[in-house]
Amino acid sequence: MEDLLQKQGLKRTKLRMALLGYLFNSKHAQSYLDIKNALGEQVDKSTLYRNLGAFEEAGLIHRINDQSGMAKYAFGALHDHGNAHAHFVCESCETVYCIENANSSKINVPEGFKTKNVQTIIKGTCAAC
Amino acid sequence: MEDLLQKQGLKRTKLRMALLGYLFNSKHAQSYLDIKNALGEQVDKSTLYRNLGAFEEAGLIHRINDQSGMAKYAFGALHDHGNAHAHFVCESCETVYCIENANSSKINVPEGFKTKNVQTIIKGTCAAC
DNA sequence: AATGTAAATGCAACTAAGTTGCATTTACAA
DNA sequence: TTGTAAATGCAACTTAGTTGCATTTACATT
Repeated sequence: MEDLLQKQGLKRTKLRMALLGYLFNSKHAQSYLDIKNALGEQVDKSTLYRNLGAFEEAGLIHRINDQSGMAKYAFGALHDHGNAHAHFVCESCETVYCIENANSSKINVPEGFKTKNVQTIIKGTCAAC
Repeated sequence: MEDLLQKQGLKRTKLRMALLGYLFNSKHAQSYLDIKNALGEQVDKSTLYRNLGAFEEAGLIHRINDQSGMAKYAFGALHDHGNAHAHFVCESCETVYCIENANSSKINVPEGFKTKNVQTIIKGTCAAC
């Protein structure tokens, strides 16, 4: 687990271990505030944001922008790398679920357009609501 | 054209006519700044945002969140209402294109989940770049 | 184990998108 | 023409996220 950090050339600091572990164990995507509350009030804002950025760049996690104006983060080393990715946003409880096998394969882009990456946001109501 | 405003119970003010006309004539989605530059520096920030909100609520336009952290707006009375909608974001020129017929129909959500609305962001390179 | 150093942290100050409260003005119906 | 609810303009606010910089720490090298 923590080897992931070293493998990416990231030093294994206490915060990074806790952050990666927390996201790994989270069933859903977490916002900055969720994370801060989970890890303890004392964690520094910029350090946390910088680490989220570093993790994302390293491909350890991915960032989801569910139109709420607040990014959410999910562990993503195991997920598809850089290809199609779908997220379900519950309009009632605001939970963001990662949808694994959403065949959003057939997307027709106009002539001359090159698709690199597809992100789908599905809005609706989740099973819990 | 301006009848659209009346039809939605929105008063036909100068700014609203200009705003709706501008978005109608725009080939691509426009950010707040794009709009402000187009309509003139003197337009008021809150008035503009409030009108964008009102138009969106009335279904005249739709808002796109392309992960840039800055919403973009596109005329959308003619588009599909509330159903699947895809947008192509060019990573080079940042232009946001509305993709009309993207059959992202087959999306498998888990048991008990109810899909209401699907927004797809396709990232890549556009024909112009 | 001691040490050098690049990377990571903590803090405070900043940026910028978007919102809110309120007094004034305006579209439009009566 | 007039009454009024809606729209505007302004300033002040909120908040997610960033930046600059001095201090500290992980870890490789000797």
